Amino acid sequence: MRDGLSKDLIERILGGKPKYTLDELENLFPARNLPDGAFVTRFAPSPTGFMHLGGLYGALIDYKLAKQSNGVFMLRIEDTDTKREVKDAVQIIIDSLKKFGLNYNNDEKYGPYFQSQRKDIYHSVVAYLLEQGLAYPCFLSAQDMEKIRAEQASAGFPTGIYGEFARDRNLTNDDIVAHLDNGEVPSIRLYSNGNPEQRIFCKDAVRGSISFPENNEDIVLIKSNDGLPTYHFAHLCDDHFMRTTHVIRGEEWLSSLPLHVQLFRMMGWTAPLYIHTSTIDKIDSETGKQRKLSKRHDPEANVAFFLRDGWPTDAVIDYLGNIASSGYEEAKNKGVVKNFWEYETKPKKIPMSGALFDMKKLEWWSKEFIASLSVPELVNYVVDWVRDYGDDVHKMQVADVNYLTSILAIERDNPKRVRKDFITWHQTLGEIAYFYDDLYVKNSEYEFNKTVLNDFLSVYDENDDKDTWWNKIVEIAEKNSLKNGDVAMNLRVALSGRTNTPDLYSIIRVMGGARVRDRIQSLL
RNA sequence: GCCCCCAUCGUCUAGCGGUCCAGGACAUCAGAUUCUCAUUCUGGCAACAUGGGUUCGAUUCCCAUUGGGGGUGCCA
Repeated sequence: MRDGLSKDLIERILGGKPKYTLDELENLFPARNLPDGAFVTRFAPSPTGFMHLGGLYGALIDYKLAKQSNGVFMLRIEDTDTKREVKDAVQIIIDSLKKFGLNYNNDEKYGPYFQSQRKDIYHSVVAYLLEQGLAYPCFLSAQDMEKIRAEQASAGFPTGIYGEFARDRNLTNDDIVAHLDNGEVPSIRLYSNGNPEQRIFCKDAVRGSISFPENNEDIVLIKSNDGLPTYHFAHLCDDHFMRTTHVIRGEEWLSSLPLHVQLFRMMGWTAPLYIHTSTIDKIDSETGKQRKLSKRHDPEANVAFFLRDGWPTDAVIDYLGNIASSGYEEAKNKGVVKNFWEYETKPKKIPMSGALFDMKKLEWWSKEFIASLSVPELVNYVVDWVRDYGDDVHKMQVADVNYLTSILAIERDNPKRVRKDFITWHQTLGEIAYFYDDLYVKNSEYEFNKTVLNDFLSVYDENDDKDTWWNKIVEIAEKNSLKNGDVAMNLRVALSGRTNTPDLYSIIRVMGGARVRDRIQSLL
């Protein structure tokens, strides 16, 4: 602690009178009136133009914990880094959350929800700190800090602005005025009273109690270039005044936990409970080592990828949800819950080690989900996807909804034996492409038995029921001394161009007499 | 360098001192069913990182080592 600054000086430093006193802020953002045990959570992304899968994972936990406790889930935009801001980024975040059904509830009373619009709040709090001598204006330039860092590095000291290296922590009022008169704009730093020789004990809801050396760095609270807060200071003010009860964030924040706890203690505020989630990783193909999914190298790191490729959002939720609460999968398989929302997520059970992203497992969730759909539901999903992401070919495929419906209905009548060859909406359309004349490609490698094809054509009646039809196949086989399967295969390849398809009879029925005849005829 | 977190089958995990020669799921491999494929069914392979403790007894507790991840910014 140092001498506090006068109100006048603070006003000059901050470029204006603080709008609120601490008491006024407390009254402005009163405790929330929520049932016992309700979680108030928030998803707080930076608008970088990219929604990371890890971000979606965190948001899912936020939403789930709030929902299952009848609490509140908020979306707060952390746009304090004006340099990194990307246009449309906020919209991407909002759209993504919406697509995945993670609906936030931003009560205006606790807003605004853009950090860039909360300057009055941050400045009011920092004014208090300045007055108490818990913070001070710092006029260190980038070059100054560069120099300090270099010296520390060569001397083997930890880098940073702390203790004796914090040049401006004991500036007199006259010094400050002189700098100000000189046109310099200071950043506001914390006057840290931490002693790294001592340990601070922090609680993480997943890991339990963790101890760190106390923080002694005079970290920046308010940046000089734009007067906006750093993450740490914004977190302190926002999560206090938004009355957040649980902060769910990536484990990259674990190291700053002691700082955050120090900040809350300094203000005399109770800190929220922290849940640090592990990263979602993959094995780097070049180094062979495990690493976080990367925005630059891994398309699957981007939530937009799953939307574009038409992965069922419910499957992605199931996959991610099962990572967050591993008992879910078994509960669902045993039928004790119908979906992830019915399964209770326990904060303590959220895993703390990084999980490898498993595309195969996601595929499995996806197949299971699609198999559980009724035909009309399936058709709707496909049509909706085409509307948002489909190209001209896809649009052509869904133009005749009746035809599409009859195709997708194949081998779906027995709920116990539904085909599971659909994974994504995009892939589904690819899978059934041969039903469309424009997309059907003749199989040039297969050696057709033209006698068989001719024989079939001569007895084919599109109104035959399955038994009648099959008997004809058997007869053709006998006549040509072939196996039944050989005859079926000739027809299969002729009609679809492929050697493996769903039930042949169903295909023939769906394609209809004219198309069947045409395709076979064209091969003779 | 310093600080912090983590460590069970190939993968995600169950396990919270004896119930474990470790259970489930995905993947994989066999076999059965089927006109092909997909389904479905049956079965198989497969793990407690290592070394010390503590204990009558360690996958479970403690320590060390190793390995992996993160932090060390006026980015979040």
